[in-house]
Amino acid sequence: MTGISSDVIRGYNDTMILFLLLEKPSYGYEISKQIKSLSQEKYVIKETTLYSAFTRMEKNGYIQSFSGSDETGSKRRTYYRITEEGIAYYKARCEEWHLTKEVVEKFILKEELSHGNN
Amino acid sequence: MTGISSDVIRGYNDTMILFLLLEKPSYGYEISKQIKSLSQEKYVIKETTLYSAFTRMEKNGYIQSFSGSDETGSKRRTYYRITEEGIAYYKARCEEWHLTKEVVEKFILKEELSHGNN
DNA sequence: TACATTTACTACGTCAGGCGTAGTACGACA
DNA sequence: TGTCGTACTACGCCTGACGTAGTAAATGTA
Repeated sequence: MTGISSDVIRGYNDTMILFLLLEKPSYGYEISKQIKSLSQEKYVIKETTLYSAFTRMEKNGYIQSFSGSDETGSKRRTYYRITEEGIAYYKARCEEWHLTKEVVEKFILKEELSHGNN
Repeated sequence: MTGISSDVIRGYNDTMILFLLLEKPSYGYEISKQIKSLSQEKYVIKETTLYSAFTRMEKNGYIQSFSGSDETGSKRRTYYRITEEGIAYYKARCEEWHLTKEVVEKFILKEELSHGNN
């Protein structure tokens, strides 16, 4: 297995980003590190995917950007915070996830196909 | 909730179709009815999505088409059967699903956000 | 102090799957 | 006779993911 394909993860990137922004405002590089570690290295979001998600979600009003820097005052970066609309959107995505999971699982075999014990 | 978005279901349509073809060869209309009923009306595949999936999967060698008709001999239709490659592909998709589920769930809150009990 | 690496992005273009719209054709049913 | 259900095909658009490339400041390293 090579990992998670883009067709499968499509639609969940936004959810993952918003989940992390629920906790605190953050920025690209930090988010990408957190996705990697929280998924136990099982999923690494591509930079372009991440930044285009930021742009899209800001345009849709789910997040707001602001300029910030680290404690030392150096390293200017663009931070994002989640909005009320973003929270609502995140909740809708979670509900959709539960529904999707319920549906998809009906089409997934748990048994080993190769053993023919069915 | 409006249902399952195309971005979220993307990547699972093939899996659902192949699952049904594992049981027996079938054709477009029947598959679509089965997806609808098996998902308890929660997901209805679009015709164009279904038929383009057939074309794509046949090109990739996961399914094979053959001409058939119903018991009465009328109603000609194109049936599809799953190939060995299709079974392998289906199994890979199932494994990917388990992995995806594991990853996505880490980004889904079970608690109610609105009650702030966190 | 020179150079590589890490951090933190932006720009541009391509690709694939899903889907809207439309149309065809045949059989059943009323 | 006309509508509905069945069983597709054709065409083209849209969106999110992603490959490639480039920029630039900060940080680590020899």
